[in-house]
Amino acid sequence: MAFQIPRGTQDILPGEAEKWQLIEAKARDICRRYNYKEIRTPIFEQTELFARGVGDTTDIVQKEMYEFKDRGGRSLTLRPEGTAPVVRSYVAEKMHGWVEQPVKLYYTGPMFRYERPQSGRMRQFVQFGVEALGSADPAVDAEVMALAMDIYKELGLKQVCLVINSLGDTASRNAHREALTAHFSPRIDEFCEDCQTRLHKNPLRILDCKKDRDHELISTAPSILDYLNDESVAYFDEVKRYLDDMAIDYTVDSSLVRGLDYYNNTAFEIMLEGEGFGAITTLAGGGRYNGLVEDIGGPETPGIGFAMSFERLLMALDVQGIQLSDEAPLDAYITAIGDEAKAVVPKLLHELRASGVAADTDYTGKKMKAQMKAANRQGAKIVLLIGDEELKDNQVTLKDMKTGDQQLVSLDQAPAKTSAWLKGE
RNA sequence: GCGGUUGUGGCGAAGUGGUUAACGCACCGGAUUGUGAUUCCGGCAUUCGUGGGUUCAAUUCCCAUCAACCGCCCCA
Repeated sequence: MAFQIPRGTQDILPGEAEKWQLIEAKARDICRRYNYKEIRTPIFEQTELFARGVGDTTDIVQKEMYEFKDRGGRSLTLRPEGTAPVVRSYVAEKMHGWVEQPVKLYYTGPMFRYERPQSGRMRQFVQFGVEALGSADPAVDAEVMALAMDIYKELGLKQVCLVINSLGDTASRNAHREALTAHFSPRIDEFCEDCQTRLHKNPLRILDCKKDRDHELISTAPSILDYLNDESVAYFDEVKRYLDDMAIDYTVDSSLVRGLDYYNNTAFEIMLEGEGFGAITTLAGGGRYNGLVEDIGGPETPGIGFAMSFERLLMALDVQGIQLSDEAPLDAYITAIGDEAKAVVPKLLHELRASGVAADTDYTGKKMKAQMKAANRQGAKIVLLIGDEELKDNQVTLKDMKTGDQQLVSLDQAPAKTSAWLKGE
């Protein structure tokens, strides 16, 4: 029996891989314009980094970690997200000492979470994300959101919606948390089991519960926005003002809660409006994490970032009928009949390729007719035909597949002639 | 971790408790010797996800297992 691909993973085959190249290129180009530089961190890290950085109470750490022991007995984990590793690197490489702050970074690569695969959710999936470390300027929050939105916009995606919220600073959050606990405690038995646990662990999450979403206490729950202190309010206002200035539409949703523990102040999500791809509507998520660098052992450093899923981006483009196909058809195809003709093919091919022509030939012993079909199938614009006739005079027949025009040229001149034809004579 | 649906050749898709498992697409070969369309002819699953059981007999019945898809939880 053949080997099966591991659950929740996928092969990205030719035809599909080109789309990935395109969206990656788009993301990189936008990062270049925003002056974010690429960082590449390892695929796995010490388990403790994620436990500490992502948060012990999160689902990611509690049940989704791809954790393993290496031969030295160390506990390692395949990265479930990109922020903690980047922050680890920021601290370890002492980027806080760099002249230019904030340090503006982007990354892309596979992330791993052990969960049941379904639409828009894989065990290995690719995220693209940016992190700006070392500035608490609300303009950076707005910049990061603008960058994310630009990627969707420039790819032509419609109905993309930016949802923002402020979770407040630590003081605001604590005050809100107490209010929530007081609000739900008297009637918590009316809620689902998960919510009863959430009440003590993280009452904020109750607001996000799908089962109890219609409960009256959800709609009457105290809003974080009412508990923001003056500083947090002013910060949030500035972020919104910058978004307004840039004419970036957004909606404020006070129930927006990000799943990771490290967020404070700004939180945002980018959603796709309208149905079409199952239960998943979140394309990207991010926020500010001013305490994270310290938690991971670095100096007090503010930071903000987001991550988006390329799988979901591709799905969204697909449901909206946006074609990214970047098929690269063949320029030239050599058909050769007979052993002697075949013997001159490698050299000719090599010369064609060296001159920039995408060229191929048949390696399966097909007959003339079948070789022509193959050339046609692969979109070859020119066929170079070599048989006994041509060979005895050291010639090759060039055929323009579109017009059907043919011409005999010498073997030596074939590459130059092919290039010329491809350029339109 | 839980629930639903599904699993037949490269792809799509019929089918039955019992001699050679439809069909379509794709692919390969041929229709006089070296040329891409169309047409015509021919070829293409000792096998029905895997393992076990029931049976004289299973791809069709039962059990288990694996996987896929969708949903819940949660998220990107």
